[in-house]
Amino acid sequence: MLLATWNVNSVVARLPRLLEWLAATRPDVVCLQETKVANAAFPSDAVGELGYASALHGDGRWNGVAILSRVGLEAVAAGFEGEPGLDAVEARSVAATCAGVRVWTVYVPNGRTLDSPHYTYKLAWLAGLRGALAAEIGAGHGRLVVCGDFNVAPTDDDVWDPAEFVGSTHVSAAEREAVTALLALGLSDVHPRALKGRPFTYWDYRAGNFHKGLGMRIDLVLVSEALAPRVTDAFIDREARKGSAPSDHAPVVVDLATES
DNA sequence: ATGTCGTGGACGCCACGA
Repeated sequence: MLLATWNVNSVVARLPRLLEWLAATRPDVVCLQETKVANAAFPSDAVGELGYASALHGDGRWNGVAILSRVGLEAVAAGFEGEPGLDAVEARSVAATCAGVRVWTVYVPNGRTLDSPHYTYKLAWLAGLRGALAAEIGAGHGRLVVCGDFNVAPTDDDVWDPAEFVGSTHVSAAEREAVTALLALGLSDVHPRALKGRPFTYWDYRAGNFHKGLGMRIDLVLVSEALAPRVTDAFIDREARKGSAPSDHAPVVVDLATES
């Protein structure tokens, strides 16, 4: 199974790039974040023409996640039990079973600044996710993938210059501990290959950061113990960050040997 | 240079979020 995760920063604005990428890469399952559309406005027909069924969880203007699959899409669950909200619960996770693999995709709150209520919300959301995943694992889903935009760089190696991030979100001890707590459920952080430069997945649009290599690895693919030995390849498709009207994130692609 | 995007409201720009 070829599985990908990609924060597209608006599926409507990105549709030409998404369709081109799907046709070229042909992943079996694609997890999208920041779709920024209500379910009724999602381009289900366009991806359907390429053979993908869609599991959608959209809000409208902000957030929004989706799973596209051409190998089946069952037991779809939008959000999770006990999910925290800020003013309201937002569209930040969707799960589905695709060819025997339980796939969760998440768009973790950004947090903004360490003194913001959005930061407290981010930590609460990650704690809530941990509880929901613990329940899922307890229910016996051996083959589990949790992927998406975590808005956390797990280590100092995951940012271009740790000194630039002192006092910022995405690198704080509490955020990193929240990710470590997810890994403690028996999940492994798959480290994708960089096709060039360092293995980052996100580069700010501003200041030519992509071309300067000033990125971060905040898009993660976590796999359960049953799947970890089955990862045969993983890479970041930086080509998708180049060219005309790209997202500010690149897709992470993971090849899983799930046939047996 | 905080140098860019995307969305949507009421526009031909601004506010907001990332």
